[in-house]
Amino acid sequence: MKTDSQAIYADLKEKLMNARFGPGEKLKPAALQGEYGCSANTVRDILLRLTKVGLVEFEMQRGFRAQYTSPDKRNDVTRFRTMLEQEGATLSMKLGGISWEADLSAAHHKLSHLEREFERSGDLAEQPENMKLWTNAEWSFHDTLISRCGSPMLRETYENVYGQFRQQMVAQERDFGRSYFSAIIAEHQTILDAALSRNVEACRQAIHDHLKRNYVDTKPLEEVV
Amino acid sequence: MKTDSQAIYADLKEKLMNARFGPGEKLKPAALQGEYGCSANTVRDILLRLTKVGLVEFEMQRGFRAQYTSPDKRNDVTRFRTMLEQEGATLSMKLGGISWEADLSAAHHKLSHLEREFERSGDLAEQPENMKLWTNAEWSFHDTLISRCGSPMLRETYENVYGQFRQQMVAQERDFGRSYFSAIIAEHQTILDAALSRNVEACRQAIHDHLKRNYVDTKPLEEVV
DNA sequence: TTTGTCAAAAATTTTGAAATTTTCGATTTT
DNA sequence: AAAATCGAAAATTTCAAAATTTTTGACAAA
Repeated sequence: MKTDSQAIYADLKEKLMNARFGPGEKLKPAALQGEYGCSANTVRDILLRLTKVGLVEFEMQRGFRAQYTSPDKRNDVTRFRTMLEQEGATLSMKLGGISWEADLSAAHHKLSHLEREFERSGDLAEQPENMKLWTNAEWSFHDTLISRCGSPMLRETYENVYGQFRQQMVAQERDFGRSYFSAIIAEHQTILDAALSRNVEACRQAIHDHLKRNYVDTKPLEEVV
Repeated sequence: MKTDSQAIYADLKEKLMNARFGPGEKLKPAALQGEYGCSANTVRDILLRLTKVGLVEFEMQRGFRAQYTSPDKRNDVTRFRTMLEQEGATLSMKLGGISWEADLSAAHHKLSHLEREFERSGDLAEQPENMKLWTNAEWSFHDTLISRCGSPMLRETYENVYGQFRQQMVAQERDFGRSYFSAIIAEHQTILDAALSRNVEACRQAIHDHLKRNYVDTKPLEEVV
């Protein structure tokens, strides 16, 4: 397999996000080297870069690991994602214009189309190719939601956290059956409606409700305090 | 100069945060190699790691640069820092107990002691050694403020953003004279009082007021919208 | 059984050089 | 003059091996 480092980066990132490496699994450059037909140092270089987006853990003198998983970690990542998405969406609602509404509607349209198909026949979601379509559409919708926040740093951080969120949740091997899609169709719709009507509080609530299923062993922070 | 990579990392980080490299300045492993008596690849490795904390920019096939600066960038970093600190402080006020109050009081005590000395005789702040003391005390106060937020990710992100904030602002070469310290003494006090009295809105406002001098060419977002 | 030691094995980091890509300036073309 | 071309120089990436550090497992001591 002959590939340049961009492709190796993309491939490793994809595998990380889809839990093709177990949580906390050691990532040894020397071992991955063969897989990609490059030197161990090239792999090291790439893993160092994946560290920046939070998918890989690095510790001096003891190498790399796929991000570990735990209930606390999952709670943390969903709580932080919720916070960033709420802030980003709130700012977008204040700053975004017609073009934002158009972009968001378009992203939602694509997403809900897919989700309704998956709801109709659960088998479709079995195919990795279809899941990848949904995955992209879901990302696109949430990214568009915060796209007019006016803060590149918030947006970039959100992107990284979204990736880590997916990494954590895919590792959980949840059931993506028909009922899952029924639920999230409604949730995405609620977020869209609140956003388009510029109802800040409703939108924050809808984002929270969309993500709250991912809290484990405890309640979301806002309910705890 | 013979040092291990930990020391090189620390030294480069310190230089970056104190604007010893100009904004956007190219960081060439081959050039820095001599400075540290190690190979160019070791420097590359370290720069890749500094990328994770946002002090260094990396672009494929075109190397590393110290983070660039611009009014937009400075606005973004202070806006994002404000947001994270407000959230972190709010959560700490809800979750933190007596030990948090004690830690925060202690951190503030050290900080205000230094600041009053600097206020009394402006010359003290000229010495780099003294500024480093203040720098550490300031960080400690703000970190303690959010320390009970219950979210490791929020805290780690805040740490990175705080570092970038410092990098941006030090590059501005602002005047750290007596009047500067007079102003921030009051601001830190206001934050402390609001935090200890668990007055969420007052604390958010105090954090905002503390950072608002750093907005340039535009008003802080909350005032724009 | 537990703890400690120590050498072998495995893994990580560092190196110096080769391969590749980008940058820069001079020259040519439009 | 402006834009395109081309080759040399500079910078970046990749490599394979050497140096260093950590981990492992066997054996000894408490």
